[in-house]
Amino acid sequence: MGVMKDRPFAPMLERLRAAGLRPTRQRLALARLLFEGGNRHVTAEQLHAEARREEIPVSLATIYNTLNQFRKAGLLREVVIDSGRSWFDTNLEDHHHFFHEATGSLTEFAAEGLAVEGVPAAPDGMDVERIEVVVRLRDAG
Amino acid sequence: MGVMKDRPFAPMLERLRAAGLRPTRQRLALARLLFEGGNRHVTAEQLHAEARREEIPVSLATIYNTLNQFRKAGLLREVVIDSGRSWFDTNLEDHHHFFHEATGSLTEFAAEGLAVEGVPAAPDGMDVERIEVVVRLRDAG
DNA sequence: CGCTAAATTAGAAATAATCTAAACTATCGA
DNA sequence: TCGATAGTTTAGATTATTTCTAATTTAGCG
Repeated sequence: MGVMKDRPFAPMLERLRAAGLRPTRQRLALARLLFEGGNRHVTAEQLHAEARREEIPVSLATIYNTLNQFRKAGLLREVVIDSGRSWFDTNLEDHHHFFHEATGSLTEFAAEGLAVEGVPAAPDGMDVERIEVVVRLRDAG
Repeated sequence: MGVMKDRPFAPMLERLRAAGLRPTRQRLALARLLFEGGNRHVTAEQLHAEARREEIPVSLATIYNTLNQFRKAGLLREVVIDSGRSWFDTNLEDHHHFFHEATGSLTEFAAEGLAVEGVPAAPDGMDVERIEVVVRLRDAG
């Protein structure tokens, strides 16, 4: 009988408003797919397919718009690993990725415990925004 | 009057043969663009434009074929950094990249002096093929 | 409710990369 | 040197991903 249980949309709705995004039907539904139930990695096509399965009426154009808006609002991170398409990652904590080329599967590991040392200074007029580590995997020989 | 100067194609020709690739006109010309005169990063479109400027008759399809063959033969490395297109890097030594998103410019730094420590073990049945570090840059505030 | 700006949409367009089938060419053996 | 042949190149079509456009729909507000 808790208040939260009776209004499950409210927290996500506030989250969208806080990000400066109108909580429309589509954004709200996509936010729930993305942010309820643990961290995930998705491509635009994957999210679109998932929305269709859940019978959420949303066009592919809106999927792209929404993913990019969420990214700009800092709700998502884009991960470029795979030439030809983008992955979006709901995990905003400092972390890095394993990528298994043979299957295209992307998994993550926490940056905690990882040390990257000896990175040269950024060129003049620039700052380091982020250091990304990608560990490419192959099947064990 | 050195022999090498009189037959400047010979070393590249041998290099292609050693890689198991027939030294065709196009491959030879592209190899010279890529491998003579220091390390470089190119996209397929950039290399095609450069070939046109040098009046080397070569189609875009052949540019893609050749870049992929060179990559498979270990003459080039592919760098995925930029969603939507692939870069090819003639530097085969252990090194990493700076990427300046605002301009799309890609530069490199030697892995010498860089230490990546604390990478978790690869999942069962897989080996680490390579660790890639990308330092994303932004304009200094 | 009705207004307005913002969001959504289908479909077209842009971009990158691959594929296809026909023409060309490097190589090898006679 | 000459063909045969397998490998290479090509234009153009095709696929895949992403963005754009212009029209429709919706959220937020008085």
